[in-house]
Amino acid sequence: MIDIKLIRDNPEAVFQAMEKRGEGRESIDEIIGLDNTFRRFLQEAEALRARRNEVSKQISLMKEKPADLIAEMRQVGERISQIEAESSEITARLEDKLLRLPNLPAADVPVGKDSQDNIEVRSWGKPKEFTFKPLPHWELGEKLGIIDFQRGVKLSGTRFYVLRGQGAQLQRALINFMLDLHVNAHGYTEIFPPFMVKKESMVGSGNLPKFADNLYHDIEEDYWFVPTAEVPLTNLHRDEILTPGTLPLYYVAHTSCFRREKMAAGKDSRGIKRGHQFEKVEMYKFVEPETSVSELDKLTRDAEDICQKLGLPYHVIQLCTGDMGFAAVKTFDIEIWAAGCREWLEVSSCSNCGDFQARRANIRYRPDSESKPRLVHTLNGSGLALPRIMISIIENYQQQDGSILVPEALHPYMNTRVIK
RNA sequence: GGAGGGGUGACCGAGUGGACGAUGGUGACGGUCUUGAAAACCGUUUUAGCUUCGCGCUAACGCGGGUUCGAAUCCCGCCCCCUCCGCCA
Repeated sequence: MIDIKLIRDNPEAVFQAMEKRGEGRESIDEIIGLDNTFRRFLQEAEALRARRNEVSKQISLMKEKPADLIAEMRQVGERISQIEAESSEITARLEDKLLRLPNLPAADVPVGKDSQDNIEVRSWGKPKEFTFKPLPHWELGEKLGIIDFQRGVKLSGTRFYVLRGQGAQLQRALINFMLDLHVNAHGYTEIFPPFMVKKESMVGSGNLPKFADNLYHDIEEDYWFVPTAEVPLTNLHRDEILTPGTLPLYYVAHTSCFRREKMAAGKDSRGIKRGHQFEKVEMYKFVEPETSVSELDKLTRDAEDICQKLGLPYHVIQLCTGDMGFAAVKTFDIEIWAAGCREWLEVSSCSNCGDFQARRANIRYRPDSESKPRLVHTLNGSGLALPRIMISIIENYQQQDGSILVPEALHPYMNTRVIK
């Protein structure tokens, strides 16, 4: 959520930032209008309440309760409830508009319309040359009996698959490898959060109210299934004031992620690239505002470290204003090479969200014991998404006989050096 | 799911219709004392909104509604925690 004061005091700057994202002016104009109305109501109600408080105090001191004063206050009370009813409707609309407004991009984010305008910032490794035609993972996976698409569909329908034997083990090895690296080498604290959360948590992270159509929702109990561990991690400190010395906080969590992917029906349907349920290791940081720029760089490097240790060629892309996520100030994507399907796959998206989530989730800290609470900055990044690293490993490490070499970094985590 | 008990400031805990943003204690911070520290004593210590920016006004005692001139206090609904019972990996 953007600071309403910023919109109030500097609507033009906000509008220009929104325009870079391809957002219209109407919602901002509407917000300003609602805010003005709300404040008029508020001031009237507060003046009336002040009057009522004062008179009530006087009445309490009198032995004889004067009927005329009480009658007047009864009217004042009625007027107050009238205003409250009207202004609560205004507030709800204002709140909804604010919650649906995306974050302001940082000044140094390249302006652009869509992924065409993203910029490559660096790359590592070279796609491997093969002496034979490398196969896509769906063919290899089926041949090796490590991915079962048909039974996935039987169990749950389209976009579901079953990992079997060394396929399942490979995924588990990767999860452990990544968690260990982030915990032991990068200084993160491991968290195992709930996969179902309440509505407030989804609002805090920015997934609700705007993106309900990509979420699974249990109506009976009103539980929402997390589309990423970013949701529970953001809300770990919701409604808290962190005491001096606690920042920065680095968290890492492995969760299943659930996404309806409704708008992408038919897209990427081959293989395990885009399922309704997938595993992901997520890094998350709560930091002081002054440090979030450099923390984003460190976060991205932590994700890259995984790719390097697994020997997977990648490049780092800076997203342009039009392609960035809702909550982000600035985002770097990491794309790894998949030799079989011959494409660069997005395995990580590392974002600085500034105070956007902190304001929604009311996450503050005190720099020292005397100072006022300030909003923290939050950052998130995949470290990494499992299906796509699996794809890249399967396809890049395949051999002519259809077997797959296990990357050296995973040797301590697997009981075999070759999947066959 | 059923029965009973409870939710008050960073924490503990008082408060059952009016002067209560809320007694007291702990903690934290500042001071006195001390070579220094502890102890003792004194003082300070919520968050947010509006704003004529004046610490002026308003709001917040789990959440939401109601009664009342006035609600932490009374009434209704919901949520959460504890105990017992039931069910269950």
